[in-house]
Amino acid sequence: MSEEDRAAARERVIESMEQSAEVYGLSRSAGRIYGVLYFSEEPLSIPDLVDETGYAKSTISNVTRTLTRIGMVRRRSSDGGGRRVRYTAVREIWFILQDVFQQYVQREIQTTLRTIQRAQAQLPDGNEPETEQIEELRATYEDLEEVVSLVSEFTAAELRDALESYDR
Amino acid sequence: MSEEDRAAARERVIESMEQSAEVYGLSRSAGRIYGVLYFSEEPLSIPDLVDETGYAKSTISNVTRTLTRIGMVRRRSSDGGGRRVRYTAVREIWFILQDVFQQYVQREIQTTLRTIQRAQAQLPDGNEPETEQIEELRATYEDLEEVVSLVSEFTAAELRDALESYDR
DNA sequence: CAGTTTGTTCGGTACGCTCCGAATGAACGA
DNA sequence: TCGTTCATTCGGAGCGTACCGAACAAACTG
Repeated sequence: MSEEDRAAARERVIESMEQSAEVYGLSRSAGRIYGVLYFSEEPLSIPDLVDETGYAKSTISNVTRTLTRIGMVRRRSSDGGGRRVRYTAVREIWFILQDVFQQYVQREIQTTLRTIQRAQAQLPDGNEPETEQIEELRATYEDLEEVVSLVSEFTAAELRDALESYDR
Repeated sequence: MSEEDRAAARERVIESMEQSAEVYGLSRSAGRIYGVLYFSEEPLSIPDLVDETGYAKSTISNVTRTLTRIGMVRRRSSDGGGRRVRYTAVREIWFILQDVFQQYVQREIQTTLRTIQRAQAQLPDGNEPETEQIEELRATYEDLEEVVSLVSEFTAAELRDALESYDR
């Protein structure tokens, strides 16, 4: 009975992770696999994950690779010298979000900013409308670049504190 | 010659907006349409946008609707009482990002947090592993919720200042 | 050395999304 | 009233992605 409750609670949270995964540009399977690993105390092998999730072996193989690449999961390779690969979830959600932030948002902002700067350098600085608009864009993106680069140095609690205690 | 340069600069930035649109879950057409509107001084009608972008009328119609819905574009309906709808870009990128943040990230975090809280309430607070893991999840998501809700009250420059001046 | 288990890769299918063109529906001007 | 110009909607083509099953490669087990 208690075990059933725990399983139900796990399942709810895992379903929520499936949804979150979609929001962050991952597949539902990635969300579920991460969720199962999140609640598992021991590392799980690919066959284990096949049993737990019902996905095909190939799907597990592919998804675990991308999860490993983006740092949501760790390969605990060859525990006792065995060939069996085993995975654990990285449970620090904040670190994961920071990584996603760096790899997607920060990168995107940097390339955009560079494009804007190049376009601006090429423009004669007369007072055509473009000049002013691009200048405004550049200013915003410079603030943004600084903000996202700073965010990646904070913990969630620090960030919260910094914003709460800031007095305008 | 100067006009060509300006056109080239515009085109570069617009291409960059196409890419950014994809990163933020929009279509390339949405990025281009927004970009054309961004650099246009007068509001543009759908036929105007067809000419400027080369997209089909139906595409423009659909995309402008979603851009309007998420607040990147404004419908300046019926200027002289005419039936012609005209669009302008909302140029304050920071406001747009805040809206996206609110509509996607904040909403996602809130529903996740609520799921976690419900799962936690249902669990007997023994010391099973699930209890602790869900508790940790909840703490992180509560910080996150507070952070994103605060972010939507700051300007980009304020945010930058708050993070730069925070002393740990 | 077979036979088994494990992990990756490859081709294929199903589904959703983007965009187009055509049809439909309104409003305007003669 | 009729033709024209706009805007929306609908069906469909093209394309990328998620996932599956099968084939394959590599390592352990007897």
